[in-house]
This record gives sequence, structure tokens and C-alpha cells, in this order.
Amino acid sequence: MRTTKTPDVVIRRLATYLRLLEEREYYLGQYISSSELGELAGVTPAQVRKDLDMFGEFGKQGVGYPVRHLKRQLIHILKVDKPSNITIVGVGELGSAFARYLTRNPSGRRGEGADAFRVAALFDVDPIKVGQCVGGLRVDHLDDLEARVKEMDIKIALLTVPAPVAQEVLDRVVKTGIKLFVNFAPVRLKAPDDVRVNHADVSLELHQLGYYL
Amino acid sequence: MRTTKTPDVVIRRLATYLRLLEEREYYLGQYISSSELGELAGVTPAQVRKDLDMFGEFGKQGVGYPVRHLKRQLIHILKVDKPSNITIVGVGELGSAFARYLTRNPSGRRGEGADAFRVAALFDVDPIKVGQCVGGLRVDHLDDLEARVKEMDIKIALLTVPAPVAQEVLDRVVKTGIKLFVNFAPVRLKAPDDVRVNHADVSLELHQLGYYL
DNA sequence: TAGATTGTTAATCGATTAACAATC
DNA sequence: TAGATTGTTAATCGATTAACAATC
Repeated sequence: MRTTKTPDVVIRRLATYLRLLEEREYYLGQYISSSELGELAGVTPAQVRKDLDMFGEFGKQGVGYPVRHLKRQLIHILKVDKPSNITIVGVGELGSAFARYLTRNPSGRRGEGADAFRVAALFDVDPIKVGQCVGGLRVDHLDDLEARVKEMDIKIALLTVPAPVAQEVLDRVVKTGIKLFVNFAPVRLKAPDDVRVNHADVSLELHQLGYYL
Repeated sequence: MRTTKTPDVVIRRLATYLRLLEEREYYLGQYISSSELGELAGVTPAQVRKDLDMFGEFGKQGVGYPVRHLKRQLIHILKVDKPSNITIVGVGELGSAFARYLTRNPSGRRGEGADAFRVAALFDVDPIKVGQCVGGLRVDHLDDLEARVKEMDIKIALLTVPAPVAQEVLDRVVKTGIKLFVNFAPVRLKAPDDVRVNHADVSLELHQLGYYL
């Protein structure tokens, strides 16, 4: 099965290619070569071709890749051609920042596929926060999670809860059927094999940078 | 030169090992085996040994790695044994969230080395923001950057500015001599070879997750 | 057709894992 | 000593790069 075989790092690069194409204005019908795209992305032309080749033949020999077509293909592969509902769990400092950031400017960028991720619900357990409005959205109690996930067909959760409760909250959210997470808490979380937890952890990022001081 | 040869991914794992050791309480004089640590980190015992081996011989055959000693070594390697000053450039939604988050709870965690990163200054160009207090720190104007970087010996900058100006701001900060960055803006940034820019980009994270929808 | 660049295979490189001798 | 686990080399695996035939 293709999904199993494609390395994560390739998907990451596809997302980068798409962004690079979106960041720039291209004429209708313009072509871009693997060398040009590679230059932008900081990878070799061969790698660009190989990455794209895994998903089909998008180019024209002797010419390059038609930008519009390539963009559409990438948008399709990354499934950002229709909006997906996401939720933010934990409306503290970081959670509400992301809530405001992503509701104002969905997924933080412009272009087609820019509105691919829509913050559809916010959750917390703190009775003071529940009922408040953040970024135009009412904060719900975590107890209502399951119902809202079904109702809004939420597929992705951003975890912005304190580290000590992150595992517990993850377990709870997993039970509602969500399988895709971005965790911002500085802890390693355990999850079933069919659940994917990406880490976006400033603390780890800083500790790594320490080495290069 | 060792620094050049050690793969980034090893450094990332060392930071993970350190966190795992910090997250747990260990008796004085307790040992941990490469299998136990590997289990926690989700890597093979061989990899744990190889990673550590790159920096010295920290273990005792037949017994394992003395936890206190290993922790101290990792703290030393990652240079989190003494606090480093960092700055946050861009005091918008995300920047002020990190400012509050990191000043309250330095580097987002507990234990030795937890106070390794100290937010020493905040910068913005918006006259409304300059002079305001965020997380107990006064926001300075970007024009004062160079002076403050020297004064406070700032080594790392978190970039939380809008995507369209990120490159321009990076260039400006690089000029003051800072060589280590975490960029939160959803753009790929160009920097000289001796400058390291780690990306912590929610938008890219989400776009990647799209593939697994 | 000549020039260029893709698609794809084969060669290279580097990182992970296995295995085992050294030794606590 | 016997048992266990490190330190380290050798084997494996996978990803990147080089090369080139196909073809626009």
C-alpha cells in the first residue's frame, strides 16, 4: 500500500514544494523545472523528480512541470483541496494564540488550499474558560468533545494543554476517533499505531539549538 | 571536527533522552540500560548506545548508564548547564504567547537545565506595542536590537513576525551576530551557512497531516 | 531536428540495526 | 565466576544522488 511506503520526509517536502509554488506568482501555463524547484526548496533536482514520481507523472520532458497542474496535484495529494475541521484542545496562553492566529488567517497563509484547515471548536476543562469567546469561537467543555467531533466531523486536534496532563487528554481525544494530532506540550506522548502525533515543541527545539551554541 | 559530523537527528535524540530522564524520578546512583532508555524514547537499544558513544563512554558494562552522570553529560553536551539569553522578535499573538509561556515557565519544563533559556528581550516595530509590558518584559523597538544583543549577550532568537516580513527581519537580526533561530512564520527563509534556522511551522505541520486524512 | 528536461534505474552514501568481544 | 550490558565493528537497510534513455 502506497500510504505505508511513502516516507514522511517526502510528504514534508511535497508540502514545502506546494508552499513555494503558492508563495510566488506564476503566469498561467508557466512551467517550472526540477532544478528551479529544487533550488527554491534547497534539494537536488533528482530529489524533486523522485518525490513527484512517487505520485505520478506530472511533468513534460524537455520542458518541466506545468505550475498550475503541479500545484493542483500537490493540493490533491495533501488533501487540502477541501477544508478540514480542526480543534484546539487547551485554551491557555498558547492555545488561544493559535485560535486567534488560525481563525484570522486560516492555516497561516494565502493562495489555494490556504483555507484548508478551519478551527471548528475549542476545548478546555477550566470552568472560567468554558463559555468564553476566543477568536470568535466559544470555548466548550472537554466533556462535549465527542459530540462536537461527530457533529463537526473534526479530523485533527492541536494539543495545547499543560505537559502533566497531555497524555491523559490525548487518550481522551483519541477515544473520540481523532487520529491526527499536533502536540505542543513538552512531553513525549504514547498513542496507538494508527494515531499520528506530530510534535511542535519549542522546548525541544531550544534544547537542540543549545548544542550549536 | 566532531560538530560537523554529528547528524542533527542524533542531537534531537539526545535532547529527547535528556527530557525522558528529567521527566522521571530516579534514585541516587540508579542505572538505566540502553534497552530501557530506548523503550522510553521509541528507538532501538543499539541506537541509544551508538548515539551516546559519539560523545564518550558514559556506561558501565553489565550494568547500564548511571542516571545522574548521564543526565549531567547530556546537559553538558546540549550546553544547557548554564542559562542562555534568548529574544522574541515580533510580539503579535504568537510572540506574546511564547513570551508569557517562556517567562513563566522557562523552556517549558522542570528539572536541572530547565532554566537554560531565559527570555531577555522582546522586540517589535509597531509603535503601539513598543513600551508595553508582556510577560513582565518591556517591548523594545527593533532599532535597539543590536545594542541589546550585545548588552544581554543574546544567542538565540525566536522569530514570530508575519510571513511577508520574516526574511527581512531575519536578515536584520543576523546582522547583529545571532546565529541560532527558531522561525514560526510559514515561509522558507534563506540564511548564511553559519546560521541555523529551525522551523516550527504549524501551517506546514497541518499540510503534512493532510496527507494522512 | 537539436536542445532540454523528465522518468527511472543503478550507484552511492549515510544512518540504523545486528552481533559479539570486552568487561563490569 | 556467571550474567548482563556496554562499546564497537560489520551487515543491513533505506534514502539520496548520479546517470542516461525516453521524449517533448
